[in-house]
Amino acid sequence: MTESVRRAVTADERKFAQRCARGRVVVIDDDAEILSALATLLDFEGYACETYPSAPAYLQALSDDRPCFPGPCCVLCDVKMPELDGLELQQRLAALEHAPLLLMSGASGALEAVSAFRAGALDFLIKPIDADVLLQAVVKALAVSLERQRARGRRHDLVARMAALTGKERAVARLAARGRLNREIAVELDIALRTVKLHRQRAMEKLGANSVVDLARIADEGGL
Amino acid sequence: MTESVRRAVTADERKFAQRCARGRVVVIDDDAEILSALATLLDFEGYACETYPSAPAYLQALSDDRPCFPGPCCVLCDVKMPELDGLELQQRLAALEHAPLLLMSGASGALEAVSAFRAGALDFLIKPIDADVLLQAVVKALAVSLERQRARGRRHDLVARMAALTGKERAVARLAARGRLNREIAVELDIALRTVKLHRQRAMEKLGANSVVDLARIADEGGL
DNA sequence: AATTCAATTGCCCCAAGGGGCAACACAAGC
DNA sequence: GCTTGTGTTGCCCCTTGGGGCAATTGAATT
Repeated sequence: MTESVRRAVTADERKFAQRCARGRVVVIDDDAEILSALATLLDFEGYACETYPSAPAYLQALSDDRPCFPGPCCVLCDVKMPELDGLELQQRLAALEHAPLLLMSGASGALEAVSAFRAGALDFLIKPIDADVLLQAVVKALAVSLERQRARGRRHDLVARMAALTGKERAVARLAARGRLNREIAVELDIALRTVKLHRQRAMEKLGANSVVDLARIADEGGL
Repeated sequence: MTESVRRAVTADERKFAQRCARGRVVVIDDDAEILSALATLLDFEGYACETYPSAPAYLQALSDDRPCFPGPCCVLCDVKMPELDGLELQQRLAALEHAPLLLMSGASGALEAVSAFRAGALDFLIKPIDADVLLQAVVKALAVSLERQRARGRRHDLVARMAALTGKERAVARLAARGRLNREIAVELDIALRTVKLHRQRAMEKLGANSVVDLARIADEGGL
């Protein structure tokens, strides 16, 4: 019996974990039918799907829903909506370094599509939307999202570690990462050779670098 | 008099150099009027402009014109043309890692624009084309071209230098660039420590690296 | 077979990096 | 004033990297 309970729980958990890993798609459209149709499709395909009837509703949810979704995420949004235009939403989201955006529109002209791409939309889907085209776009968008999240995570981590450095340590690490010799660093910063070694050692361990090469990579990625 | 001759020559040269530095724009359109109008505008703005009445004509010129243009370059091409479609040209050029492409079209639907962007076009201009929009797109395209050329140049250079390495030298350089100590490398490759030092030294000078850090960067960029 | 050339290796020396230990200076707090 | 803690420095030792010199080996050439 414990067995069956455990099974039920793990099955649920697994399903949830799978959806998280696959990613979340936020769908925004003022047409309820389309909204539910897209939700059904995406849900069936194993994505964690969230729907909103308008852009403001999503922005509202954004400020509340602080428990951040663990996994890649993209937004699929209709262009023509009464309250807030898809292109306007795009601008607001871009300001937040937000998830990649897919726009969709029925029977629209080239201008809308061009505007969307220029503003950084990942794709522009023309209604009626073909399921394969949609899913392909979602896959790509989530891949981009994942990559961005990873990059941001790495960068965040590095910045945090760099913040633990004192000024001198950072200066020494910077020069060391540029390939300068300890003696050169000592002259340049006008401190004793032994001090350079100390700061260098401290910086290396604070940054988690095992070799000069590691230090160089960290300095590169962390912006010195 | 020598003075005046020299002045005349340098003025010409300077003009040519300026155009090269600004970049070249290849314009392709089957409408002769549009072609000349665009050429006039671009020429006036200081770009080195080249025009072709059809995509095949440009492809033909591509195979002949081997004296490669020294500077950034982009292609501005009409979508609707009798012989070879702009989108088809796009595919062919993409296969050649060619210059960035700007497509233009009159009164076309969203589908064309979307296809263009999906296939990697940098922008899509809708006729009638606004001069400012066009010039802005050209500036961006040439900037992209310049960046690509630089990256390609660096990579080419590095690949050439890497090609000068012997097998062992490359292996040693690879491990050294990963931060391994000489002794570890010796064990891993089953050679004497002194030999590792030799190969390392040779590799460093062949690659033009002054320090381990340089070596690491070169290995990173040159795909090691 | 003799020679030549490149690759590999050992031996040795020097410079640079890593780091322990102790002294010194200086500011903050008792 | 004294203590404490932090930052800096000098001294010394060991390891590692850099490199000159010569011997060895093995293959290619004459």
